[in-house]
Amino acid sequence: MVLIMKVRQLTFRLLQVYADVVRTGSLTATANRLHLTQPTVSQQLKRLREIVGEPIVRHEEGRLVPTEVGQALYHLSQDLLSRADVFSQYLEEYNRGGRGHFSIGLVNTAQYVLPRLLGPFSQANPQVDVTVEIGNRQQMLNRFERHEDDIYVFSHPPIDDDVLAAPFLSNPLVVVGPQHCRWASVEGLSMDALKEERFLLREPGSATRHTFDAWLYSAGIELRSTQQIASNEAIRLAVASNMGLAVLSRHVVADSPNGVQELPLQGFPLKSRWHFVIRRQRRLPPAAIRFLSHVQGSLAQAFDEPEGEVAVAALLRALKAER
Amino acid sequence: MVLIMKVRQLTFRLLQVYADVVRTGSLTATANRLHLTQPTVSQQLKRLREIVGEPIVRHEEGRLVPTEVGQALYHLSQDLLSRADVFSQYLEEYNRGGRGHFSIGLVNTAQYVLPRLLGPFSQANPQVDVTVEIGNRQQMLNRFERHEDDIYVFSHPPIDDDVLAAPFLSNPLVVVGPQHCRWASVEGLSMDALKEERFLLREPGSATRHTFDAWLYSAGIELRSTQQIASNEAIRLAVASNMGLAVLSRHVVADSPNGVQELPLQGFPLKSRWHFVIRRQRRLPPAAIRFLSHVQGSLAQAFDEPEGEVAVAALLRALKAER
DNA sequence: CAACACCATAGATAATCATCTATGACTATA
DNA sequence: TATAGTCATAGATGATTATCTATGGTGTTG
Repeated sequence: MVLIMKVRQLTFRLLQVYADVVRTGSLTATANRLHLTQPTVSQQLKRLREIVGEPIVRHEEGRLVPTEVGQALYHLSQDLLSRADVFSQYLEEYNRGGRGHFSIGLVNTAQYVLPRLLGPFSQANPQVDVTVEIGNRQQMLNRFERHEDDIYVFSHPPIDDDVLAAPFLSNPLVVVGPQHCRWASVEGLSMDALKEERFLLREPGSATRHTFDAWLYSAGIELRSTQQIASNEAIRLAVASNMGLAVLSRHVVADSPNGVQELPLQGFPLKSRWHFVIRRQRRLPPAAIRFLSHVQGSLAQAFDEPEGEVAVAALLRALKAER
Repeated sequence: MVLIMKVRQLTFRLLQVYADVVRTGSLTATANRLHLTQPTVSQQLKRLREIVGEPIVRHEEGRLVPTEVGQALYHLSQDLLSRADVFSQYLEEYNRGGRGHFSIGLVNTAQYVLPRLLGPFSQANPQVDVTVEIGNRQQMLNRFERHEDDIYVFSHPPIDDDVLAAPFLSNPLVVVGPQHCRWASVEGLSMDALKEERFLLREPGSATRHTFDAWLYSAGIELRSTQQIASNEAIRLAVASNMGLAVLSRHVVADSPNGVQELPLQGFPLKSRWHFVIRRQRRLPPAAIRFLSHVQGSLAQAFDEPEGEVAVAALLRALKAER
């Protein structure tokens, strides 16, 4: 029975050395090039020969030339080494964040603004693919609990020792009414005046609802009539159809204002900010880091949010320190 | 600066183990499958991780799943391992002689008959390629001196301690004349009768010439008129054109007898045999061995040369003993 | 044929590897 | 919340590797 090659003992080092020997045709030359001594190379060659189980070089006019098997082995070496090299380059690229994948979990409302950050990033980093998960606050909290995503965007970060949060973008909540709403032109409009209106609200799990509720509570106001609708978009359409007023992120309205308008209510817009939320303990893919850097760079110019830029910078520093 | 993978430390063994871990999703399972203990596998994985410089697996619902980098590494492993495997198969095939290369050096006359051996062999072993070198005796002797070929075919093997020779096929030398030659029908035709004829002869380096000269010498005959022509084919044509008689291998005539015929000269055909000639010390490629085996198998049936078969068998035995 | 270049082998050594057993930590499920 | 299963780590050991220096053999070339 013929012995087959002892693949398990094969190392890339041996192949490297061998490939060089074939190229130079000389052990001594290879020894010099690889900063080894000649006997070392000689021995490596011998070992490789034993692994293969067949002579791989022979002497010919003072040079070492590969035998037929040696030729095949040389090709194999080239092939394997270059493949390993490609992988190595991939690794490097991955580490630079120019390649790879990360996932980001968005609270519903944030989906109106995040594309403006993700778009240019993807443009600049076509090899990175991003998974965007979208859900209401509660759904995102669940994902967060289960460590499902690399980055989250919340307006109210969950409280947790493990959490790093950076408020990067303001998210003003405004009251909106239909296009020709009579309240639109009232000076010094106050909530008292609107108490009798019907309010179309997001479900209790949502951040927008939460913020508004808190404000109502602190202002000691109770609404007469409310209706719950789970989607910002549906709410906007309902408002446009005169079904009531609503509190929405200004971004939702700004995005496509057809049929609704912001009302100049005193005390509004409610201030609120989106936060990048990351678990301290989680090791972020380099691509995610790169995304955050990208965001940091564009916040001041494209979004006029210098504070956001500072916060994201701090977040990045914290991440760097964490590892 | 990002560290690149430490390729030189990479082993195929590590890749094997890793690939299995990815497949099973469990260290313990892999340990059992590969007849190792679980800590061993654990450590291998750790080492691989260090070589790559990046986490390659993570726990997920009690299973081990590759990280993104791990995925890429897994693909790499598969790829590299399967390539090594292909090479291993090649090796096996090479060792069986079903693949590879060998060269055979033929004395001119032998080219008329060797195709009948090589043809079926190549048919049966399409992956083997054979280099056939052809020359007259002297040229072949030179090649032999320089160890240029794996197998030689001579009618008179060079004398050398290093030589193994097996007479495998008879090579009868006959006298031929033109188609309607008056000698063709003479009973008991003797050389004496032909002394006055012009003989067309191969050059002195050739085996045919050598044999004929020796015969003439031992018979005490000297030819009146001779002419030297270097090619068997040219001689055959010259004979057909009534330029004289000639001594040729019967195979040359049998091959395409147009215009010439064998003369029934007493003492002819001269007996002579082709020999496979091999240097003891040379390590033959398995394909060459396989060729010899093939020849051995076909000599008895296709050529009615049982003695040749025996001789080749002995040659093969000697070669096997030699290594 | 003397000198030189080149390769092979021997002998030595520190490092690393491949393994094992034993044990501790974590996790999912009964 | 026990229990079983799974992974990680520690510690030990023999085998193998990667290297070196020194030396001897072989073949090439003035």
